[in-house]
Amino acid sequence: MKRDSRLSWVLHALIHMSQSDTSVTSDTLAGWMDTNPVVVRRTMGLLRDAGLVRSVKGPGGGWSLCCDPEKTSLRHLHEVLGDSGLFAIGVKTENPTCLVEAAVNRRLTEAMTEAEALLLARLDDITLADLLTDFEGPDGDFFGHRRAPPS
Amino acid sequence: MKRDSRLSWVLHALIHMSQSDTSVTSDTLAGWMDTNPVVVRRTMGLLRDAGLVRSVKGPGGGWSLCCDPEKTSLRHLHEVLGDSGLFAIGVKTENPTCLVEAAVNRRLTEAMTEAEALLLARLDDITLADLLTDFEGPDGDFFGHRRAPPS
DNA sequence: GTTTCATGTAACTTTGTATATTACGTAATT
DNA sequence: AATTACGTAATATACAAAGTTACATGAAAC
Repeated sequence: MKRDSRLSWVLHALIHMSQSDTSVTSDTLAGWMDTNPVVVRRTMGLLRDAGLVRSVKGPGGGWSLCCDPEKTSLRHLHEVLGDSGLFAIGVKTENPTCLVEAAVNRRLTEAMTEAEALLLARLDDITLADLLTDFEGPDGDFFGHRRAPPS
Repeated sequence: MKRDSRLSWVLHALIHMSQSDTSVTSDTLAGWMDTNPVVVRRTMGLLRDAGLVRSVKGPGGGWSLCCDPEKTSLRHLHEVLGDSGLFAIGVKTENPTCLVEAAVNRRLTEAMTEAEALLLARLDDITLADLLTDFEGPDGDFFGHRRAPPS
């Protein structure tokens, strides 16, 4: 089953952005995240609409963080990205007429709801600030990425 | 994200099979589960290889349960179907060189592992027998399905 | 004010996965 | 032998995520 990795690379992007004193273009981010500039714009656009980042057009423009890392939880980010369900499994029919199928659905949904609540609670616990303290990055570099490829 | 609903409809099928005193053909099951006979054979084949059901060829043949419902957990069934991960989200890069991305991955994986363990534990708790006691089905009918369409 | 840089977005293409379908082989029953 | 039903490879379809192209809009610099 194909996994949605947007939360993963958006976090990666936000942390790098928080370390940068200038705004970062979609092209640069796309290079760092190994994806496409348009995908970056589409995805970061959701965060901008939620007030988490700012985008500036024109020369010197790009993306920059404008939220408090202490107050931004992974759960919030996940929701902003468009919660399409956390699980790779699910019931076949939402409102079955068959009593057996209804019983199966009840049991499965119950178990999944519980696990989902736990995961959301964990994501709620973790903030961008937590991720920032997870490592020591020497000031001034980009933790493995480069602004531009060597000429 | 597209969800795998095989566990859901396999459970549905197994319970109906457990109520039947004769074996049930792939075509009949496909009708009940609203899927394709070949898909049924492929999927039930995995259960047969695990010793949970039996298949018989030729006239009067088909599929029948040959496991103890008390001892067959949903977790076991899930594993037999080929555990391809329970979550619809995941990390973008498995072994990143970037320290930031590694930190992100650690946090996300940790939260997901915990939730996965909970869900697997819940699925381990539920047996086919539990599902059978979830409803009262009058003897002799098929809880909403028919053997064959009305002529 | 026009050139350049960068986002905004619609439209389209590619890719990956699950499911469905076709076709035919094999085994068992009558 | 004819029929029934599973076994399975090969192919097609459906759909969603991601990538790409193309062009419009806006901001800055000269």
